[in-house]
Amino acid sequence: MPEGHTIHRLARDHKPLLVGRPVSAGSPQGRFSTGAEMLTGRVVEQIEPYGKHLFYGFEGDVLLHVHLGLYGKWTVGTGPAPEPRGALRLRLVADDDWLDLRGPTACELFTPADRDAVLARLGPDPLRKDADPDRAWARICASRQAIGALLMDQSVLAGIGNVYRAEVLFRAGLSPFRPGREVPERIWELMWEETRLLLRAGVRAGSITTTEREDRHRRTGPARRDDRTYVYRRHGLPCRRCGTEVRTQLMVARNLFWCPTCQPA
DNA sequence: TCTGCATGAAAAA
DNA sequence: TTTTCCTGCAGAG
Repeated sequence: MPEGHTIHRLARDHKPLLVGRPVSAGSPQGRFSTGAEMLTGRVVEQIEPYGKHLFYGFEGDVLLHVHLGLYGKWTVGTGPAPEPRGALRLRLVADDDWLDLRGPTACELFTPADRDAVLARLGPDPLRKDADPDRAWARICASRQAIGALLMDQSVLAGIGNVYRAEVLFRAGLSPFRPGREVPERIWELMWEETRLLLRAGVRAGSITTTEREDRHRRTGPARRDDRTYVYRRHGLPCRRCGTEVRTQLMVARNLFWCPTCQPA
Protein backbone atom coordinates (compact mmCIF):
# COMPACT_ATOMS: atom_id res chain seq x y z
CA MET A 1 0.00 0.00 0.00
CA PRO A 2 2.19 2.83 -1.20
CA GLU A 3 1.88 5.65 1.25
CA GLY A 4 5.03 6.95 2.92
CA HIS A 5 5.45 3.96 5.22
CA THR A 6 5.74 1.60 2.21
CA ILE A 7 8.46 3.70 0.65
CA HIS A 8 10.58 3.85 3.80
CA ARG A 9 10.12 0.15 4.33
CA LEU A 10 11.27 -0.55 0.77
CA ALA A 11 14.38 1.58 1.22
CA ARG A 12 15.20 -0.34 4.38
CA ASP A 13 14.62 -3.73 2.74
CA HIS A 14 16.50 -2.92 -0.46
CA LYS A 15 19.64 -1.55 1.18
CA PRO A 16 21.14 -4.92 2.16
CA LEU A 17 20.33 -6.28 -1.31
CA LEU A 18 21.83 -3.46 -3.33
CA VAL A 19 24.14 -1.07 -1.50
CA GLY A 20 27.79 -1.75 -2.21
CA ARG A 21 27.01 -4.08 -5.09
CA PRO A 22 27.16 -3.62 -8.85
CA VAL A 23 23.87 -4.35 -10.57
CA SER A 24 22.79 -5.55 -13.93
CA ALA A 25 19.55 -3.94 -15.07
CA GLY A 26 17.03 -4.74 -17.74
CA SER A 27 13.61 -3.56 -18.87
CA PRO A 28 11.79 -6.56 -20.38
CA GLN A 29 8.79 -4.32 -21.04
CA GLY A 30 11.04 -1.93 -22.93
CA ARG A 31 9.91 1.33 -21.38
CA PHE A 32 13.13 1.81 -19.41
CA SER A 33 15.65 0.13 -21.71
CA THR A 34 17.97 3.11 -22.09
CA GLY A 35 17.96 3.76 -18.35
CA ALA A 36 18.63 0.11 -17.58
CA GLU A 37 21.66 0.16 -19.87
CA MET A 38 22.95 3.21 -18.03
CA LEU A 39 22.62 1.48 -14.65
CA THR A 40 24.17 -1.83 -15.61
CA GLY A 41 27.60 -2.33 -14.10
CA ARG A 42 27.28 0.52 -11.59
CA VAL A 43 27.54 0.06 -7.84
CA VAL A 44 24.64 1.26 -5.69
CA GLU A 45 25.91 3.75 -3.14
CA GLN A 46 22.77 4.64 -1.23
CA ILE A 47 18.98 4.43 -1.18
CA GLU A 48 17.03 7.39 0.08
CA PRO A 49 13.29 7.60 0.72
CA TYR A 50 11.49 10.95 0.90
CA GLY A 51 7.71 11.06 1.16
CA LYS A 52 6.45 8.75 -1.56
CA HIS A 53 9.65 9.03 -3.60
CA LEU A 54 12.59 6.62 -3.73
CA PHE A 55 16.05 7.65 -4.90
CA TYR A 56 18.60 4.95 -5.66
CA GLY A 57 22.06 6.52 -5.83
CA PHE A 58 24.53 4.83 -8.19
CA GLU A 59 28.21 5.60 -8.61
CA GLY A 60 28.98 8.50 -10.91
CA ASP A 61 26.09 10.70 -9.68
CA VAL A 62 23.55 8.59 -11.54
CA LEU A 63 20.22 8.35 -9.72
CA LEU A 64 17.22 6.12 -10.25
CA HIS A 65 13.98 7.87 -9.30
CA VAL A 66 11.01 5.61 -8.51
CA HIS A 67 7.48 6.65 -7.60
CA LEU A 68 5.09 3.74 -7.21
CA GLY A 69 1.91 5.71 -7.72
CA LEU A 70 -1.24 3.69 -7.15
CA TYR A 71 -0.25 0.33 -8.62
CA GLY A 72 3.50 0.22 -8.55
CA LYS A 73 5.10 -2.72 -6.83
CA TRP A 74 8.52 -4.17 -6.11
CA THR A 75 8.95 -7.92 -5.90
CA VAL A 76 12.24 -9.37 -4.67
CA GLY A 77 13.75 -12.81 -4.55
CA THR A 78 16.95 -14.79 -4.28
CA GLY A 79 18.28 -17.33 -6.72
CA PRO A 80 17.34 -17.73 -10.37
CA ALA A 81 14.95 -14.93 -11.36
CA PRO A 82 11.64 -16.09 -12.84
CA GLU A 83 10.99 -15.71 -16.55
CA PRO A 84 9.76 -12.11 -17.03
CA ARG A 85 5.97 -12.08 -17.41
CA GLY A 86 3.62 -9.22 -18.10
CA ALA A 87 4.70 -5.60 -17.95
CA LEU A 88 8.01 -5.77 -16.14
CA ARG A 89 9.41 -2.25 -16.18
CA LEU A 90 12.71 -2.90 -14.45
CA ARG A 91 14.64 -5.87 -13.16
CA LEU A 92 17.75 -5.28 -11.06
CA VAL A 93 20.04 -8.20 -10.36
CA ALA A 94 22.79 -7.92 -7.74
CA ASP A 95 24.76 -11.05 -6.96
CA ASP A 96 22.13 -13.68 -6.20
CA ASP A 97 19.27 -11.24 -5.53
CA TRP A 98 16.76 -9.86 -8.01
CA LEU A 99 14.29 -6.98 -7.72
CA ASP A 100 11.36 -6.55 -10.14
CA LEU A 101 9.47 -3.29 -10.55
CA ARG A 102 6.00 -3.20 -12.13
CA GLY A 103 3.51 -0.45 -12.74
CA PRO A 104 5.29 2.57 -11.26
CA THR A 105 4.22 6.12 -12.07
CA ALA A 106 7.89 7.08 -12.32
CA CYS A 107 10.96 5.02 -13.15
CA GLU A 108 13.57 7.33 -14.59
CA LEU A 109 17.19 8.41 -14.50
CA PHE A 110 17.87 11.50 -12.42
CA THR A 111 20.76 13.86 -11.93
CA PRO A 112 21.36 15.26 -8.44
CA ALA A 113 19.79 18.49 -9.70
CA ASP A 114 16.65 16.61 -10.75
CA ARG A 115 16.40 15.11 -7.28
CA ASP A 116 16.88 18.49 -5.63
CA ALA A 117 14.08 19.91 -7.77
CA VAL A 118 11.70 17.19 -6.56
CA LEU A 119 12.74 17.62 -2.94
CA ALA A 120 12.27 21.38 -3.21
CA ARG A 121 8.56 20.97 -3.85
CA LEU A 122 7.95 18.48 -1.04
CA GLY A 123 6.89 19.35 2.46
CA PRO A 124 8.48 17.74 5.52
CA ASP A 125 8.34 13.95 5.68
CA PRO A 126 7.27 12.91 9.20
CA LEU A 127 9.32 9.72 8.88
CA ARG A 128 12.59 11.60 8.46
CA LYS A 129 14.66 12.68 11.42
CA ASP A 130 15.46 15.99 9.71
CA ALA A 131 11.76 16.83 9.21
CA ASP A 132 10.74 20.36 10.22
CA PRO A 133 7.04 20.41 11.19
CA ASP A 134 7.06 24.22 11.28
CA ARG A 135 7.32 24.27 7.49
CA ALA A 136 4.03 22.38 7.25
CA TRP A 137 2.37 24.47 9.92
CA ALA A 138 3.34 27.68 8.13
CA ARG A 139 1.38 26.49 5.10
CA ILE A 140 -1.58 25.14 7.06
CA CYS A 141 -2.17 28.08 9.39
CA ALA A 142 -2.17 30.50 6.44
CA SER A 143 -4.51 28.50 4.21
CA ARG A 144 -8.24 28.75 3.59
CA GLN A 145 -8.18 25.24 2.12
CA ALA A 146 -9.76 22.40 4.07
CA ILE A 147 -7.36 20.49 6.30
CA GLY A 148 -8.45 17.29 4.55
CA ALA A 149 -7.09 18.70 1.30
CA LEU A 150 -3.95 20.15 2.85
CA LEU A 151 -2.93 16.79 4.34
CA MET A 152 -3.04 15.21 0.87
CA ASP A 153 -0.89 17.99 -0.61
CA GLN A 154 2.65 16.61 -0.84
CA SER A 155 4.09 20.12 -0.80
CA VAL A 156 2.58 20.58 2.67
CA LEU A 157 3.35 17.14 4.12
CA ALA A 158 5.23 14.42 2.23
CA GLY A 159 4.13 10.82 2.57
CA ILE A 160 0.52 11.04 3.70
CA GLY A 161 -2.04 9.36 1.45
CA ASN A 162 -5.75 8.76 1.59
CA VAL A 163 -5.69 6.19 4.41
CA TYR A 164 -3.54 8.21 6.79
CA ARG A 165 -5.47 11.39 5.95
CA ALA A 166 -8.73 9.87 7.13
CA GLU A 167 -7.24 8.18 10.18
CA VAL A 168 -5.12 11.07 11.45
CA LEU A 169 -8.08 13.43 11.25
CA PHE A 170 -10.26 10.96 13.12
CA ARG A 171 -7.71 10.47 15.86
CA ALA A 172 -7.34 14.23 16.20
CA GLY A 173 -11.14 14.64 16.38
CA LEU A 174 -10.87 17.19 13.59
CA SER A 175 -13.38 17.79 10.81
CA PRO A 176 -11.78 17.33 7.37
CA PHE A 177 -13.64 20.47 6.25
CA ARG A 178 -12.05 22.82 8.80
CA PRO A 179 -9.98 25.43 6.97
CA GLY A 180 -6.27 25.16 7.73
CA ARG A 181 -6.17 28.65 9.23
CA GLU A 182 -8.83 27.62 11.77
CA VAL A 183 -6.95 24.57 13.05
CA PRO A 184 -5.74 25.24 16.60
CA GLU A 185 -1.96 24.96 16.92
CA ARG A 186 -2.17 22.39 19.69
CA ILE A 187 -4.35 20.19 17.46
CA TRP A 188 -1.76 20.50 14.71
CA GLU A 189 1.00 19.50 17.14
CA LEU A 190 -1.06 16.49 18.16
CA MET A 191 -1.65 15.56 14.51
CA TRP A 192 2.05 15.77 13.68
CA GLU A 193 2.95 13.46 16.54
CA GLU A 194 0.14 11.05 15.67
CA THR A 195 1.22 11.02 12.05
CA ARG A 196 4.80 10.17 12.98
CA LEU A 197 3.58 7.46 15.32
CA LEU A 198 1.26 5.88 12.77
CA LEU A 199 3.73 6.07 9.90
CA ARG A 200 6.47 4.50 12.02
CA ALA A 201 4.14 1.69 13.03
CA GLY A 202 3.32 1.26 9.35
CA VAL A 203 7.01 0.91 8.45
CA ARG A 204 7.49 -1.68 11.18
CA ALA A 205 4.42 -3.72 10.25
CA GLY A 206 4.68 -3.20 6.51
CA SER A 207 1.00 -2.25 6.45
CA ILE A 208 -1.35 0.38 7.85
CA THR A 209 -3.01 -0.16 11.19
CA THR A 210 -4.32 2.92 12.95
CA THR A 211 -6.66 1.43 15.52
CA GLU A 212 -5.71 0.61 19.10
CA ARG A 213 -5.65 -3.03 20.04
CA GLU A 214 -8.73 -2.77 22.25
CA ASP A 215 -10.68 -1.00 19.51
CA ARG A 216 -9.95 -3.78 17.08
CA HIS A 217 -11.78 -6.20 19.34
CA ARG A 218 -14.67 -3.95 20.30
CA ARG A 219 -16.61 -3.85 17.07
CA THR A 220 -19.66 -1.62 16.97
CA GLY A 221 -20.90 -3.19 13.81
CA PRO A 222 -20.21 -5.84 11.21
CA ALA A 223 -16.63 -5.39 10.02
CA ARG A 224 -16.64 -5.34 6.24
CA ARG A 225 -12.93 -5.89 5.87
CA ASP A 226 -11.03 -5.76 9.11
CA ASP A 227 -10.43 -3.71 12.21
CA ARG A 228 -7.35 -1.90 11.10
CA THR A 229 -8.92 1.52 10.57
CA TYR A 230 -11.39 3.75 12.40
CA VAL A 231 -13.10 5.33 9.41
CA TYR A 232 -11.18 4.56 6.22
CA ARG A 233 -13.41 2.54 3.89
CA ARG A 234 -16.02 2.14 6.59
CA HIS A 235 -18.69 4.16 4.78
CA GLY A 236 -22.14 3.40 6.12
CA LEU A 237 -20.83 1.41 9.08
CA PRO A 238 -21.12 2.62 12.66
CA CYS A 239 -18.21 4.62 14.06
CA ARG A 240 -16.09 2.45 16.35
CA ARG A 241 -16.11 5.15 19.01
CA CYS A 242 -19.66 6.49 19.03
CA GLY A 243 -21.78 4.39 16.64
CA THR A 244 -22.64 7.25 14.28
CA GLU A 245 -22.68 6.22 10.64
CA VAL A 246 -19.35 6.92 8.95
CA ARG A 247 -19.75 9.26 6.00
CA THR A 248 -17.87 9.60 2.75
CA GLN A 249 -17.44 12.30 0.15
CA LEU A 250 -14.92 13.08 -2.57
CA MET A 251 -12.18 15.49 -1.54
CA VAL A 252 -9.14 16.06 -3.77
CA ALA A 253 -10.45 13.35 -6.11
CA ARG A 254 -10.33 10.66 -3.41
CA ASN A 255 -12.94 9.22 -1.13
CA LEU A 256 -12.74 10.89 2.23
CA PHE A 257 -14.19 9.11 5.27
CA TRP A 258 -15.12 10.72 8.56
CA CYS A 259 -17.40 10.49 11.59
CA PRO A 260 -19.62 13.58 11.84
CA THR A 261 -19.96 13.15 15.61
CA CYS A 262 -16.33 12.50 16.57
CA GLN A 263 -15.15 15.08 14.03
CA PRO A 264 -17.75 17.86 14.31
CA ALA A 265 -17.73 20.78 11.93
C1' DT B 1 -14.83 -16.85 -12.10
C1' DC B 2 -16.10 -12.21 -12.80
C1' DT B 3 -16.43 -7.26 -11.62
C1' DG B 4 -15.33 -3.03 -9.62
C1' DC B 5 -12.63 -0.48 -6.69
C1' DA B 6 -8.19 0.88 -4.58
C1' DT B 7 -2.98 3.55 -1.29
C1' DG B 8 -1.01 8.66 -6.41
C1' DA B 9 0.18 11.93 -9.44
C1' DA B 10 1.26 13.61 -13.88
C1' DA B 11 -0.10 14.26 -18.65
C1' DA B 12 -3.60 15.10 -21.81
C1' DA B 13 -7.74 17.30 -23.22
C1' DT C 1 -11.78 17.13 -15.80
C1' DT C 2 -10.35 12.80 -17.80
C1' DT C 3 -6.94 9.45 -18.83
C1' DT C 4 -3.20 6.63 -17.83
C1' DC C 5 0.23 3.62 -15.57
C1' DC C 6 -0.91 -1.86 -13.95
C1' DT C 7 -1.95 -5.07 -10.20
C1' DG C 8 -4.37 -7.13 -6.16
C1' DC C 9 -8.15 -7.95 -3.66
C1' DA C 10 -12.82 -8.19 -1.76
C1' DG C 11 -17.30 -9.16 -2.71
C1' DA C 12 -20.81 -11.02 -5.64
C1' DG C 13 -22.58 -14.91 -7.97
